[in-house]
Amino acid sequence: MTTLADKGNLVQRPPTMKEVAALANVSIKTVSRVINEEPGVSPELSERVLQAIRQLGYHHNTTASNLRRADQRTATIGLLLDDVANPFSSALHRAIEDVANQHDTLVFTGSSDFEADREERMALTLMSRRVDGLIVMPVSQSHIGLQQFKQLDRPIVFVDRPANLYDADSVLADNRVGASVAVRHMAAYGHRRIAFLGDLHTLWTAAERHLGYIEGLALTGLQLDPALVRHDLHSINLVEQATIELFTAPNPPSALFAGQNLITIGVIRALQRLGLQQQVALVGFDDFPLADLLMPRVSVVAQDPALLGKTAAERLFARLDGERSPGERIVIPTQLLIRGSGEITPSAFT
Amino acid sequence: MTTLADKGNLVQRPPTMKEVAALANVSIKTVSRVINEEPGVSPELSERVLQAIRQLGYHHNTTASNLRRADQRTATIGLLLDDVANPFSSALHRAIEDVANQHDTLVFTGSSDFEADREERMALTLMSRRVDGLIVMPVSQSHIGLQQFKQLDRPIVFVDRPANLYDADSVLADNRVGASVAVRHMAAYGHRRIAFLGDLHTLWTAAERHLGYIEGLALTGLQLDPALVRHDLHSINLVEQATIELFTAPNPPSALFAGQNLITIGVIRALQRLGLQQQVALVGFDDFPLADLLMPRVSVVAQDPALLGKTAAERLFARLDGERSPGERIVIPTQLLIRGSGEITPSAFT
DNA sequence: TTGAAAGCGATACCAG
DNA sequence: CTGGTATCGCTTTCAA
Repeated sequence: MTTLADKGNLVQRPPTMKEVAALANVSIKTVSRVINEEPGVSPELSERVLQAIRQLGYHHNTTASNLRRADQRTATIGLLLDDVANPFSSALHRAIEDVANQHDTLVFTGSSDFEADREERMALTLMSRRVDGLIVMPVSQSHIGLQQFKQLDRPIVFVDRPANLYDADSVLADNRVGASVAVRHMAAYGHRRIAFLGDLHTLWTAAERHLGYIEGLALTGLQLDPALVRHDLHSINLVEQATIELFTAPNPPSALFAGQNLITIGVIRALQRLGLQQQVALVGFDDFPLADLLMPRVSVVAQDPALLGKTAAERLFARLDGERSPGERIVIPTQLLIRGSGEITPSAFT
Repeated sequence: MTTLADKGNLVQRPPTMKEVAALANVSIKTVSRVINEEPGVSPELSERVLQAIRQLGYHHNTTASNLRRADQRTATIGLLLDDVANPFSSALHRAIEDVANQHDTLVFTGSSDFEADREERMALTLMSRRVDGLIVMPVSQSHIGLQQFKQLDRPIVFVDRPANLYDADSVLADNRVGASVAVRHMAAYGHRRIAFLGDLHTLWTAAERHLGYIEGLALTGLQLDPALVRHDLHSINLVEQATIELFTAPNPPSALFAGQNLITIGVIRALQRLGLQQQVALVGFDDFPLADLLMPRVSVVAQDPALLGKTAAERLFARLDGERSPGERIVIPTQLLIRGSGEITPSAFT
């Protein structure tokens, strides 16, 4: 192993195939055959090579190997999430990691923080790394970075939100139906004034859930009151403020539909502050840990992030295996989990 | 762009420097100079090259570039976590991602699931990718894979748990003091029978917190009762069962110290089942979302995962920048958050 | 200021 | 079965 001196450089240069070949007294090509388990190497040579590999502590250089390989693959994929620390994103991440593992593929993950230019920067970086494909929770409307990636004919699968640009697969939760079910559920308990609290209206999921809310009201013959609809609640403070405003205004709602899990939590915080948590019905979209330990236990429309992630990853690897059908939308159903908060009746509210 | 036909291969071959050079009618070295912003290229040539790059949609191949570069760096690091979907791990992850970004470095992340052979397999895979360094929540005692990595003289930083093998940096929370503080806090409220519920005793953090528990008892003059100490509660079921056993046995505790956040949650679930949540004092180690929304609100010893991650990443990059001092343990303090559950007095318990 | 040639660590192709 | 040589896409070295 050669030693470099420069500060900032890695000091040791790992052993190479050439060195293994020299030690085993065979050609480098034979070493390559042994390592790649290609047939047709005599047992004695093979053993000599393996011996040399152990002796030198040789480890195959996947990077160099991939450079020369004919299939042009790097056995890496990129994953662009809202934020790796967000529970929904990280559940997706884990499911994708597991599928990637089965395909001997490594995952580069990045957080977009809902910023289009972060998304673009990450996409370009991943393109420079020549990742084989991308799984993305898309942010931007223009998808500049993603477009360039797609031009290389590498597959992209969108997850949680669809892309609005080109033909690609999207794996989505059934936002609209889920929201509609939530609203109808509370209506069935006698609520006539059901408020909507939603995330940034520019987010596709927020918009869909809002449509589901409207649909749910329509299906139960309830009238939409614009005063009960609040959008763009992208921070906990905005949520709390909006909730409090709803209950200090005249003619308050008796039930709430919270369009996202952080919103649900903000709503609960506000209701606790107002002392109304046992009197106002609440169904949240997206489950969250401990929802069943709060009092009242929180009814939610649960998504299945692990299944979303698994499905997206499997779709991506299918594409990488040559699947050429047109891009499609795969919709994963949601499930209403009845726990208590959504079953509070209007009579509790005076 | 050449087109390959094979199923399973990526179809398009991205444009190369050579093609850019041909189009711009310059040497490939000149293209390289432009891309790497090396000085000494005439403005006209430079412009011609940039023009060709745009025209072809060229993107630099970082992988090939790194292969030839003298510093032997790949601008990637590996991150081995318990589970990317676990909130503590994912908070670490996010902090590390941010530091890596500042160093134009990409992160390969993997989940060990507390399994030594997964850890080893991941370490070897990452070695094959020639990552520049590793940040690891260590699992195994032998660290076979990590040892081999370290033999290449690439830095490893341990986070949350130290390594027991060789000289390397570790970034740790102050588990012992945190646990001791928790016990003394409840003792100060008059508790004399404080139980310990801990994770796998083979985990360093669990052992440290247990030591802190013992220390806390000793400092307050309380006697250690082995019947109140439960180890290896690595699943929610085990936690609930252990909790219930504690309260069905004669002479139950009036206060509980839960040694990990999933344990805390299991304990709460069990206490709710027993109807004891308002009567038994509880302090958990490690904060969790919604701890302040439960009733009673849950007092915890909070770690600072973001700071742990940031510190670990900065340490790793310092090593990569040539820092050669001996490996050290960096300890991040914990903080007792008083919210209610830890301040229940023994008189509540009859 | 520019470019030709060698080489990074491996695989592909074709002889023997 | 085994090995030589060209090549992957880029940087390095050195000469023009």
